[in-house]
Amino acid sequence: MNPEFHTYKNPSLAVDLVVFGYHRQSLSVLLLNRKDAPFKDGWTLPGGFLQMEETLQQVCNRIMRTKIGIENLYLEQLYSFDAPQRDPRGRVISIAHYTLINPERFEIIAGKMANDVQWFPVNQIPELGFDHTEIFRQASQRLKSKILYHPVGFELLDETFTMTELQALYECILDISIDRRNFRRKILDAGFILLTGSKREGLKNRHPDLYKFNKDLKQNSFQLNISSPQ
Amino acid sequence: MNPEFHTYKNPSLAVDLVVFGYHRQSLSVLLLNRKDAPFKDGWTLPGGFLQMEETLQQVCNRIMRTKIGIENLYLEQLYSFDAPQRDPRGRVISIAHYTLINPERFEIIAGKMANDVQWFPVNQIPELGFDHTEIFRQASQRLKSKILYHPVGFELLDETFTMTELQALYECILDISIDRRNFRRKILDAGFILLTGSKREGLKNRHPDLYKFNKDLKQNSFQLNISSPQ
DNA sequence: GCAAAAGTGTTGGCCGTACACCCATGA
DNA sequence: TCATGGGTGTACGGCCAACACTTTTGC
Repeated sequence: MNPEFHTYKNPSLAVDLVVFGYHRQSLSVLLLNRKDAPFKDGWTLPGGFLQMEETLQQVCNRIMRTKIGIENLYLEQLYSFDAPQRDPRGRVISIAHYTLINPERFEIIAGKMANDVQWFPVNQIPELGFDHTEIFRQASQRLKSKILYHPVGFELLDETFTMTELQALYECILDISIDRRNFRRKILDAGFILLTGSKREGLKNRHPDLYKFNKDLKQNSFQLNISSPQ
Repeated sequence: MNPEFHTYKNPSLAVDLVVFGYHRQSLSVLLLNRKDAPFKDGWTLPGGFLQMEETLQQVCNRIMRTKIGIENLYLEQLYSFDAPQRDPRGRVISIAHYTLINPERFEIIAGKMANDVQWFPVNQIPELGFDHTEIFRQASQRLKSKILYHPVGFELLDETFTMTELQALYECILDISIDRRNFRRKILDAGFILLTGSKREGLKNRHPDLYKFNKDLKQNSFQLNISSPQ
């Protein structure tokens, strides 16, 4: 082994997670209430330190498993945050990621952690510890641009969904309103959803078509050109 | 300090740099010929380990200063590479960055390093050590998308430049050909370059206008919609 | 005057926005 | 049959790709 190797101390390596959940037409983020200093009793993003043999993906899954009880998520690396004073305990570099989950598919652990973990709507995020407010801000921005060229809804919606439900997701993430008829055309042109043939029953009005994501899609990228009316 | 803190060994943290240079209408990348194992006598991206008190930007500047003799660059964080076996010497996580320089503004160090550092045109990159081929590939991709919404040319061209020179840069980075007249209109509409009033002299044909980048630009983002003819 | 490159203008087609109309359902 | 939301179609306008013409320079 190279003699230069591992002879000086390294900064610690951590991962912080922005966990987006979509539920009842509202986009939320999972926050952790800290029981220890620093930022005791304050809210932060869930996170953890990287062990020697772990990959980044494995750390993310471990954090989700132990703190929230789920794993195997859609995961995207966001950015590395390296300000020397970002953690008052010492030098920690954090490689932030974000994930998308459908809260209805999982029960957020109801045990000892129940009071420590909470969903916050993205427009009601409290002041966060460390530099996590900035991390959250960047994750929101990334998600907004990602949804325009990648079928993000896969992870956030149920197996089947109506066009209106899909539109509500886009309006929520992009924080704009979209013309119903133009949205339909653009999404269908993009080609990543398919008609299932069945319809959603039990509504007051006309039963809308149910769609599903096209999992066999070759080209997983497109260019949506979505804009607000007026 | 938290007792949990720093009690386990951390992976090493490194930075690898994709240094893009534009010279004589050709886009190149700076590669390093390794004198030591692993990959002795092979080509790799310049890189280095993060010291305890350094920021990522400082590491990048240190690498550039010691290996190439310049610093204070346009710098953008690319991605973190974490495959456990990516470095045969041990566990190293690399936070890759890319930079843009105008080779004419600097003299690449001519001293002891002269034989170790070399420009390679982007379409003639040899097999690289570690996972650097993948890092290079991602950097190229990022640059291609970045140039469509950010005035990248700042760093790669001279203080003043002609419209044709700017177009050649775009054609080179995007690897397409662009209609001369449509390119002019789009770039001018984007609003990030200004007429200097002077013209480039000494050419065989009509002397073209010289432009400069608008450094006082408030809105530093736009949306270029550049496409190949036919 | 000629060749070559640079500056300026024009047009036709396509796409995206805006908007209208009918359909299905529950009460 | 009425209210409400869902499915489908259309037309106008703006923008962009394609292309033509003039201007300037060296020889």
